[in-house]
Amino acid sequence: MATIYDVAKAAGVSAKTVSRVLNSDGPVGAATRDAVTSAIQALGYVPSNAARMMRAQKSGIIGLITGAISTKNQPLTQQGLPDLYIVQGIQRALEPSGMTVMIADTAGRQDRVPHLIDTFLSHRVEGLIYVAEYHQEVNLPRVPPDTPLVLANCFDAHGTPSVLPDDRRLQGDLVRRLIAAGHRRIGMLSLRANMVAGQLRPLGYRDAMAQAGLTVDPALMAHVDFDPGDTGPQLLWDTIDRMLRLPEPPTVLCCGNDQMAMMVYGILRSMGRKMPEDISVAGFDNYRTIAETLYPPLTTVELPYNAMGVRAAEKLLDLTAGNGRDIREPVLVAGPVHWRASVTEARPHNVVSLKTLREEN
Amino acid sequence: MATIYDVAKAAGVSAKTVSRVLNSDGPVGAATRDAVTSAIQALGYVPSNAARMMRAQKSGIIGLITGAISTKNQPLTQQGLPDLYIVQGIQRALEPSGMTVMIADTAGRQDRVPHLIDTFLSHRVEGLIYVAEYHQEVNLPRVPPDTPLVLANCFDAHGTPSVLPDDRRLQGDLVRRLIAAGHRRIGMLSLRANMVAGQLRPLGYRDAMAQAGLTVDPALMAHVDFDPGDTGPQLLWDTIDRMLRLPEPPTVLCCGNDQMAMMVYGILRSMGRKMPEDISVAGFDNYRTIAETLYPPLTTVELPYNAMGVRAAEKLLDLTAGNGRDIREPVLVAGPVHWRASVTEARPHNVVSLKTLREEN
DNA sequence: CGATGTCATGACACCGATGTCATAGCGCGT
DNA sequence: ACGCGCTATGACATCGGTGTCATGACATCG
Repeated sequence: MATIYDVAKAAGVSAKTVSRVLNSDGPVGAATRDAVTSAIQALGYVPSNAARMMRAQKSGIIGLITGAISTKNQPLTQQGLPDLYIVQGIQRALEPSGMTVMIADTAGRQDRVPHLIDTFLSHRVEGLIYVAEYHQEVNLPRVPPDTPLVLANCFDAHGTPSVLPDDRRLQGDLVRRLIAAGHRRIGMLSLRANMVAGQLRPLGYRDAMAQAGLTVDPALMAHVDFDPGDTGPQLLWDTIDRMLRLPEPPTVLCCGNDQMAMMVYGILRSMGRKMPEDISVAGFDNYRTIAETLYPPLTTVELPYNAMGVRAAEKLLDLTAGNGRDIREPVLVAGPVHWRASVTEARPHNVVSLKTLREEN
Repeated sequence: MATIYDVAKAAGVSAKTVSRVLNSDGPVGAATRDAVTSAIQALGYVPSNAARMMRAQKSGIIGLITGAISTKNQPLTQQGLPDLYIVQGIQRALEPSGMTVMIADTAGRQDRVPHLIDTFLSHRVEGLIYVAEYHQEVNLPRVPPDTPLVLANCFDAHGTPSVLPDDRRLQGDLVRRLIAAGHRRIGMLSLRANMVAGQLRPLGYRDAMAQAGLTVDPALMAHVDFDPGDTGPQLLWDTIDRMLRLPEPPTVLCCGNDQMAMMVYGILRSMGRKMPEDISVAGFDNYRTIAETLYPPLTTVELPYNAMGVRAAEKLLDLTAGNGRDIREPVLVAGPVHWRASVTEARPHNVVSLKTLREEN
């Protein structure tokens, strides 16, 4: 690879002059500039980041630690691949700043994190972002105080700046919308209780019910430790069966995520129930590959992973600029409810829908 | 961040001695070594990669260009997220070599690729891998000849080393297995004909039929330009409807990928057909989130994206080591058929299945 | 006892870019 | 004609490691 000295020699100038052309630094004569630029072209010269960084003491690199890439062939757990969308959001938000993102993968092994951090430090990253696969508490090794760290989709006990999904509000929004659609008996198939989301979302459900003046029937709430291919489907089947045999069965089932909703589709159909005529289903995540492709398309709430990434990156840029170092409150992000055909909607009486017209013919 | 000189001063030795301790280079006295290591600990010193690289003229960085991260919120196309598994395989194969992977994302815009390559060159990457989202031909800007480049899931006209899925063989394997299970009328819902996979897989289908001495009925073969949320579902519905009305309808439908299969499930059910009793369905990709979660679980063939990544990384390491520079043949990779409940299997007559026993009670 | 070899360590140059400072040429006002 | 300011350019040091070579202290051997 050509160096700045090669270019200088080819253009018949000093290295410093080439540097000036590259960085639009001091004044350079027009003829000289042309000679330099054409020499750069001819040699295919690209300045060495390492050398620049030696002088500038700035790497222009942000380190990203995640399990997003490597863990996806593990036996499936409750989550889809949300963390990937977070990474995507981070990339997008970091792009205008000119930072290069270096991604390291835990490969599912938490014990590799210290090593990954050291690798990043050896590259003198200007900041670190740790992305968790699902909303959880983590405990990372200490990083030097002059290297800012932001947690995305997770938090720790030390008050490290973090960006989190507002599970409670999101579930509340969804249930409020269901209530507005006329549903009163709303089943809640939550994620495992030892997951943060499994704790927060039922709270949002209760919020919405309370606001509407409805009482919460414990028989309609369950935590399901589902896992495709394992005993998960059986547990799910049993839980649904129990709810449907209630004197007042639910008219809609809220699922812990869209993947669970996909399984619920299959289970309900194997029970001979039609959706949404017999029973409605709602998901969580707006995992579009599932939500849009399922038949009927799935009503779900968008957990804005992308936005979380953006917010995390913005927070990190703030920190690297020396701002907002004192703000300890986690950033909470929420997203819209996506209303699709899997949930029935009570028709307002004064509106005649197309479907009604068709039925009347 | 502390430098090697800080450590040297703290330990009361020269910088070179610290370097010797770090790299187990020349001989160092035991007492000196201890002093140095504890100074390193105390200062939290991590050697600067940039400085190392200046001398060594080696970056230890592999550049990875992909759309895997950023394109996944685009309107869904035919593919799931295979490229991500490729990235995963690359990471895994590169890890033992001690290389750091730098990932750059096209964000879906092909015109950014030259810029990304320049960024990588400025980091003096020792090799480049370009990962495509689906099997296709690409045309990348030239890279300097001393920086090896490997294409994964794609190929170009210049004979750049590439790793490709063996679509033809994979589809052949699946159809051979279907034939072995007793199926004779096999519907083939291919991907669009302008996709490489849409071309190669029907060839594999024909291979298998020919080997079994079966004739190919053109009425059972179709290319479907499906796209969830668009007119795709209608086209798919129409194509399936047409096939099922044939005098001899298919007993199984092969889908272009698992996502199409998921839509086919919904369509068949809306037609009142039960799976697999009335009709069997097979997918392509073994996209586990779908294949294992669908009800019934989906028979599909594993397109080994992970292995493709591994092979691509290995090939790149070969090239950086100066080996195999002359091999122009693309590497073809294949994977196993995953047999699940979505396809009926003709029972051998001498075996009584559990289901039969239950039915007899 | 002196020559030779090995161990332990340090001085110094170098990698490639860039900040600092110096310098040369030129036009212009007085 | 002289000094001033401005433009255009180059020499040199510097960033943090590491390769090369040198040096001093011992041990070993003839």
